[in-house]
Amino acid sequence: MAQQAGGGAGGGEVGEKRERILEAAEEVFARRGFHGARVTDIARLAGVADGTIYLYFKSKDDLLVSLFEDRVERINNMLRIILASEQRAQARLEKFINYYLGLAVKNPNLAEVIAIELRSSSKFMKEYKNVKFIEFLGLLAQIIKDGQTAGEIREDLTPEVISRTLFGALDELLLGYLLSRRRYYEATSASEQVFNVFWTGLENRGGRR
Amino acid sequence: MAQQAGGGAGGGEVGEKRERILEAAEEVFARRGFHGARVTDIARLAGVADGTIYLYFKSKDDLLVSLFEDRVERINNMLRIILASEQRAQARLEKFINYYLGLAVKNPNLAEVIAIELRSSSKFMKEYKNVKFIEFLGLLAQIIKDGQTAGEIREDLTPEVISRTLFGALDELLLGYLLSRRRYYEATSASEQVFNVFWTGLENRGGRR
Amino acid sequence: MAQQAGGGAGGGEVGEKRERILEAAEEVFARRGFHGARVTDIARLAGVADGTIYLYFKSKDDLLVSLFEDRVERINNMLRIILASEQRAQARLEKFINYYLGLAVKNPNLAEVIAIELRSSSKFMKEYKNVKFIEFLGLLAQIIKDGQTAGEIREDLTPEVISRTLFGALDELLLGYLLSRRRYYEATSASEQVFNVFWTGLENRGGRR
Amino acid sequence: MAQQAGGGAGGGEVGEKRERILEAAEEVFARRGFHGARVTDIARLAGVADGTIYLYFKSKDDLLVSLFEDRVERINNMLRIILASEQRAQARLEKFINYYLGLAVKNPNLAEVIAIELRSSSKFMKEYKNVKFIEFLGLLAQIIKDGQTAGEIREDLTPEVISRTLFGALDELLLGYLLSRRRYYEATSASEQVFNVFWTGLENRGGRR
DNA sequence: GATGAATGAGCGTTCATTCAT
DNA sequence: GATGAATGAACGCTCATTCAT
Repeated sequence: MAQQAGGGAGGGEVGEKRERILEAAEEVFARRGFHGARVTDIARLAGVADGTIYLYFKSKDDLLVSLFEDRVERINNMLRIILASEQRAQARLEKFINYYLGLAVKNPNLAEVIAIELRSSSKFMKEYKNVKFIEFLGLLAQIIKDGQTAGEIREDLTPEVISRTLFGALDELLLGYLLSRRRYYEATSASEQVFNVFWTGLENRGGRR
Repeated sequence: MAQQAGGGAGGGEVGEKRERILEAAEEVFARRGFHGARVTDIARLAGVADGTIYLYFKSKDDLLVSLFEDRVERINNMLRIILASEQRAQARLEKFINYYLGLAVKNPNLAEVIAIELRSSSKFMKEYKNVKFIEFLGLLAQIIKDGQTAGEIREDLTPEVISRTLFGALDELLLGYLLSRRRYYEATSASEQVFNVFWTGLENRGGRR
Repeated sequence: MAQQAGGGAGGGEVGEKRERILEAAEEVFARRGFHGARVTDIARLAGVADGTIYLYFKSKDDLLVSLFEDRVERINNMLRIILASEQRAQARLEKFINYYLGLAVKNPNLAEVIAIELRSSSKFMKEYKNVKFIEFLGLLAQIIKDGQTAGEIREDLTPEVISRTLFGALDELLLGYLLSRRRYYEATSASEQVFNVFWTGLENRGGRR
Repeated sequence: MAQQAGGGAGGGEVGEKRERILEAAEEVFARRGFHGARVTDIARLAGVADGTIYLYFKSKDDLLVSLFEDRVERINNMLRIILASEQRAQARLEKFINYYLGLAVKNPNLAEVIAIELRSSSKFMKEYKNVKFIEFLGLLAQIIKDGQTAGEIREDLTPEVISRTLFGALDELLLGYLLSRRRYYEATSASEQVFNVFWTGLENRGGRR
């Protein structure tokens, strides 16, 4: 309302408050970690009362989970668009890597929450099944599978293992970047190296084609 | 072990209580996570009074940090022995990977604490510089460097980037193993695949030698 | 009833919403107690918005008080009719007892609210003077007084004490019935026993003395 | 310690803190009711920290329940002594009534908590079975039973019904006394009247004997 | 050194009430 | 009149840490 900056058309603030809360949570979780974050801080940053948060989310836990779901879904959607523009596994993999590591710059708060809080969440939040994240890994695995079908990628590799492996590698690089301001991997561009090493490892050399 | 003083009179169990506390912490942290773990639980499991923990550790934070230091040091020592028995980067890398992933079976509690808590600790524990962990990464980087010197590994890769990358990959596999009891990577042996992909990616093909 | 305005145009259901709210409150208070009851629940059950309740009642406290006033007034009106049909204290007392204990069956929700919440209300609701309830006790006291005047009941008893005593006895029986589904007093008909004991105790034996 | 007023022998403060908390709870519950009472107030009045209460009681609910158990047990013990000194039901009943109503003077806080909070507790505190209170009612029922066996009391009355009835009567009188400072029943001594009415009602007239 | 009872700051969550529409 | 989203004060409870013994 008064806070609505968006000019033009007037309406369209449906879910606007929910999104403001998610944005505030993203920032506060990034800054202090899930446990260090106080609901009050998130509320204040979102410009709402504490109680308002509970109109949109069941609990602080649910807020974190919803943040994951929402953001990872966005990432998945973006990735689907990006991947759709390429046919070959090689190019897809490169784009995937660049996009994921690019989060560190484009959305450091989100990157931090994912790299740090996602891990514990799966274990310590009772019965939480991170559907969107499984989808995310599935996208990566699909690249591998398609590449195998197309003869680009070695057949002797398990897509699920490789996607986990690659995700872990990327996530750790992301984290390393975020934590130490030493951009130790920017010089030769870490993402180039990672892509290069992985692709060389995955590539079906001497195969038919 | 090295801390065992053994001394003259009576018990000769200096440091024994400290170790009992660390072992209890390892288990409780693994089971409930750092934040979910209560000092009281650790004390009870260690068979000491709550206050006793504070005779050996400054705080709960310090207990976690000390656990990391202690365990990662052990891992480093073990790795040094293992790596010393091999000359070639290829064999060393293979052993490193096998050893690290083997933790999931040999010491699941520790593996869990490392895979889950190590991440947040570096960010949220005030001024904590995880020396032993840096050493651990250094061991891995050293394998790469030595391999490059020996002409086994491509020169165009930054050892720090590659060691991070590999560590991330391994850590994620470890975590995936620990969380889902689907040993999705045991079938074709995930560690074999990881080693294979990485080595193929790192290997200096057509170099001198 | 008296509040029914009935007026000219439209529905003619003035006060209908108020009554719906009271009925909902009766049920929710009975089920969860005054403190356990949420205004929201009452609103939902009444089929109105939360805010609507505050158009008819000043506060949740006022809602409880109004419920008492309304229901106890109804009871009083009913009792007046019943008592008017009898001349003798003995018969009146018997009808009073039967009517009051009969609430457990005819209107268990109301019975529960009266037996449980009425007690605390008088003490903890600031400056609440339960006029209707005092009237209710007055009806009982009047039976005694009339009986004394008529020589049916011993002169040495204080009507106010006896009415309190009898009310307490009945209320406790009501409560016992409502809480335990053991109808321990239905067998020989508790109400018969109570009437019998009390009447024997009150009766003016051997003439005026 | 410093707070230990008790002179002489030095030791003996076992459970002293628990008892201090119970006493504070008794007073605060009496003054503000269970729901209006804040744990902090009880702690302050008891001279302990908030957390200390939770070393002795599981929750605020448990504190109320424990208070009931403790106090009603005391009452039961006292009653057993009193009743043991009399053989006849008549005298026992009289003493019972006098003792119970005497609580209003000797221990008004306790009387208030019992008269007001005991009622709701049985219904709204999940799975609370008030053993001591059942015992209390049992004592009263036993007087009736014994009286029937001895031929003092009419055989056609159900002890459980009568004991409930009598208890309700007494409790209501207690409450009336506590709430209104009008001692409307002190003039002719309410307890005398109650005893008189009940005894006349219960007495086995014209029976053998 | 070892104990464990005591501490009390801190926080997630609830819910009666308000008020712009 | 009716709505129901928003508010924010209030509070029970936890648990890392201390310290007298």
